[in-house]
Amino acid sequence: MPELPEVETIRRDLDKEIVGRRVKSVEVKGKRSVRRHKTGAEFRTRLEGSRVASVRRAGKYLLVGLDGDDVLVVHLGMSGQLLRAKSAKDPVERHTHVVITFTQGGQLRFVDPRTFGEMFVTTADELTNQVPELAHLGFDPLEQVMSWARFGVMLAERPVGLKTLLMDQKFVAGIGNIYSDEILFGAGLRYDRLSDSLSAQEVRRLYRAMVETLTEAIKMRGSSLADEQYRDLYGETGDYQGQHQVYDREGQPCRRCRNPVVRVKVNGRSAFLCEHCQI
DNA sequence: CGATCTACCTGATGGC
DNA sequence: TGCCATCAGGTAGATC
Repeated sequence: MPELPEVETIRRDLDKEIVGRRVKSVEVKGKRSVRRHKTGAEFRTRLEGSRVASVRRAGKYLLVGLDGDDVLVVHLGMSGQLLRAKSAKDPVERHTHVVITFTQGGQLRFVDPRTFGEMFVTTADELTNQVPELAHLGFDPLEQVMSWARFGVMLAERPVGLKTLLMDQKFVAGIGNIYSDEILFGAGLRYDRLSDSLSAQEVRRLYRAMVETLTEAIKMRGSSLADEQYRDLYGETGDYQGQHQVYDREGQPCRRCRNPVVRVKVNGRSAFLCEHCQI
């Protein structure tokens, strides 16, 4: 579910809501969501008593810095939500796997029906050296600004379809199925254009579309599709889905040329495009 | 080594 | 109604 704009929206809200708070108690229901730990109790004791010092993002990962050297890593997978509860009495949603209660009151709850998401505690040092998914993350498209020339060189290093490359977390961190389609529409490029085939102008368009699409999506607090599985920290849906140009718009007229949006399979997943506007 | 596939889960939806 | 197939924001690990 959540890609960079959704994760960044949650990060900004967490920054306001939990920095400075101390963990009073942790409840783990089943251990699948904390599967990197031997037991739920190990996860719990590692967190209890810690104070939240910072909330950062790396690609689609949330990194909650704790006092001392520990970091709570959260990945939401396809269906994960982090929800703030003002009180322990607030009704508990189905599929709530972890509840973190703070000393000043209030809770942070991890809800995840499909259980592809996870939470684990590690040290800052292990994060960059022992956790390969994080160690191998590509550049951050918003925080790591680069020249078009450099971006063009990186694109040309590996000739592969543009959608595949945009979704490769080792190349660029944070882009998934929704935003890769929206970025490619914004750039006027097809999903299957080989990354080493772009003109200088096309490289510029792709870079600009990547930054602008993600920036706009964050401004509108991310995308919630029909099932509303993405919700922010306060349980609210995002607003960017109304701006989607192609994603989940099969058969509907392209907002630019009125030709119908087409759906195709790429690497076993759906991709949406306008065959007239994207070449 | 890289590219491709499959598995991991629950739930919603649509065809019959 | 119900039953079955298909699909869903992601990624790790197996297999070529």
